[in-house]
Amino acid sequence: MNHATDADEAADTRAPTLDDVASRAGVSTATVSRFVNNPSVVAAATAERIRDAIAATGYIPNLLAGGLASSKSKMVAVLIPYLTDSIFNDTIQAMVEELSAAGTTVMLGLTGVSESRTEDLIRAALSRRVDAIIFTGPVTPQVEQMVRRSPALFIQVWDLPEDPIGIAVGFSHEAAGSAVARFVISRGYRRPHLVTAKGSRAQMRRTGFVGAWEAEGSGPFTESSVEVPSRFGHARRIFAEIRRLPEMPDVVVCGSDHLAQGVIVEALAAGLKVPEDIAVVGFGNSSIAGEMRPTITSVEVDGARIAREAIAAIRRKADKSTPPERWIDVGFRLIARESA
Amino acid sequence: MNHATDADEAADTRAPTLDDVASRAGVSTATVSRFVNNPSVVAAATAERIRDAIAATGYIPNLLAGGLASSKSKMVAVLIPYLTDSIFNDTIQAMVEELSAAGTTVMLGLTGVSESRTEDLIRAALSRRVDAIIFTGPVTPQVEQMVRRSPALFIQVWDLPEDPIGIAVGFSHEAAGSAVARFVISRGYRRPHLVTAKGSRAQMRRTGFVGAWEAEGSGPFTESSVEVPSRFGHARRIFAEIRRLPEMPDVVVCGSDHLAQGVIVEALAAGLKVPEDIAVVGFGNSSIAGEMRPTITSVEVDGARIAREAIAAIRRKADKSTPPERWIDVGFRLIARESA
DNA sequence: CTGAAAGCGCTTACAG
DNA sequence: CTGAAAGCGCTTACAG
Repeated sequence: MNHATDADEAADTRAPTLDDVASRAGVSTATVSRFVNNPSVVAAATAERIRDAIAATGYIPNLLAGGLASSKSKMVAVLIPYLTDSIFNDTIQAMVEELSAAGTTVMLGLTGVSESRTEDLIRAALSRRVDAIIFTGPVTPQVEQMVRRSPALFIQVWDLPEDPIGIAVGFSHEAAGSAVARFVISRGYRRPHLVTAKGSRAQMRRTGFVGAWEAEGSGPFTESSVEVPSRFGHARRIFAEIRRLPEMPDVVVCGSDHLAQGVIVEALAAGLKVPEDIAVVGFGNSSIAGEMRPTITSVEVDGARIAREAIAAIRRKADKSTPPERWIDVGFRLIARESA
Repeated sequence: MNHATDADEAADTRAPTLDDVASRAGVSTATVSRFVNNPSVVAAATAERIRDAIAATGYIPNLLAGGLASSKSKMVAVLIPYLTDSIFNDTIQAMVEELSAAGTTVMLGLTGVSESRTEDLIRAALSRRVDAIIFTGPVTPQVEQMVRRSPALFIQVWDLPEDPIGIAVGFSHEAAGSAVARFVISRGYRRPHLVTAKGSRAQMRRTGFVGAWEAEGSGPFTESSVEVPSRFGHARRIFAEIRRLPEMPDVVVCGSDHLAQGVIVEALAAGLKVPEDIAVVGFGNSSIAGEMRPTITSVEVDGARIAREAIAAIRRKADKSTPPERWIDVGFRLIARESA
């Protein structure tokens, strides 16, 4: 327990409250509260006195009390599966930065792949009366029920589910998969090998890829699957599987840039040239995609835009203005680089 | 705004409170509160009735109110510079998981390298009356003052500063640097090239390295520096600098595994063999270190242990039991692999 | 532009 | 083991 050793006020140990500021400034607590939340509504001279009193006391508002009284917590929960090796990393980074800049506190929850952990985190978020929950996983009936009963805005990001509980900000994974297939075809590759993670979205991209591939009547393809989170290190096994194939693929389509990076490293270690002997496509356009040698062809998703749209939706809801649309499609962009 | 469409109770829109549960269970709110916070103190029969009432109403405690009344928020702030490409990633992952498992909510703040952002985040944390702040950056006088006046436990992790404000859980970066130097010497390398990030801890490791290196009278070395956060992509420039050196180094000592990975990729792309032509040492032992080809010699820091020690300190403080020691040294371990 | 006062939903001595 | 009641520190109609 730290004590205020250099308090220039009465040497009490408890934190200064609105009351302390109010009496020091010679105004009511209501006025101080107004000043703190919306400085422009108090007279300039009053504001001046309050500002001084706050500085003198070192007052820091108690948002537990404020949230209880106003039933606005100014807190948003961000729930993602993992922090490490995650394809969401850039999106989450942008999300947390933008939320903080907007004066919102971020509660971070790591769901892993466990449904019970997800439910605990949702419950914790609702206990804090968060203004919104930003969610990236599959929604269980339990979760749906809890969330529907609460006033928190439920924002599913990175994806566009058919029937979002609140709103969804993301893109069509199936369309992204098709786009990759068309790219692969346009470059003249004939024997793709798909590496698909076991998550539902990766499966949707696979569906999109396969649909577009077969629509062109483009012959057979092979595939492997990896556990989530898909990591660099999975590449070793994947590459071994590829080598055992009766016929080598000419392009490996990976579910993440880390995986793509791993496959490239393995291929080079085996003495192959990328893309001449074997091409590689990633997903997510993480920073390494543009920095690897060779640079990695990937699908860019604008994580910062997802973050901004989510935040705009939260704001609109707080303002009680136009109800947000249910789906916000931020699209994606295939970036062709050296690896394919 | 979602409404409870399938409420099996009176169809009011507001969330059920302790009062609702209490009257339904035929007990006082005090008893329900006790049950929620410490089930074992209420009689079994009473507990049963309360449990049913909670289930029937879908009650979720309001921790804003609870925290205000008890002045325990059960929330901990975790403040780190970045989420992406961060050397702390494994530690943070472990930290968040362990805190959540202990029923504590994690407030995440990204400080970047901005002092004003750091101060805003500390202020936000104190506004929420967090039980503890887990911090990884340099402490400004402003931050120190705010923190000293608050009852929150201030935990500096990843490092062992001389005079921690609260407690510190980490290891000696200088000792780690020396250990790397001794390793490099023991392997017979003669011309190291250091790549040091501009952060203070990286500088401490550099100091440790240089001290041990020169103590052995081991000749000259060269060096480069990189911006923080140090990333895979910095390697390209670093490698170009190395190639311009009058004499090639025989080992490159990097400030992070990502950087080491990048240097290896560049070296291989230039037709060099690692470690035969040029060896590489990383730092942090992130998952890629063991998965890269060649696998990367690195310094392991037990992030999960840092997390557990920090959490144990928070618990001890809450229990008002033995005051925690000021420094907890979790050490480090050099892991020799293929790259050096 | 400002104040008096009720109320937000809990916790916790105190008493029994 | 349980209850009545005060109090945590704010916000916000309402009135002026």
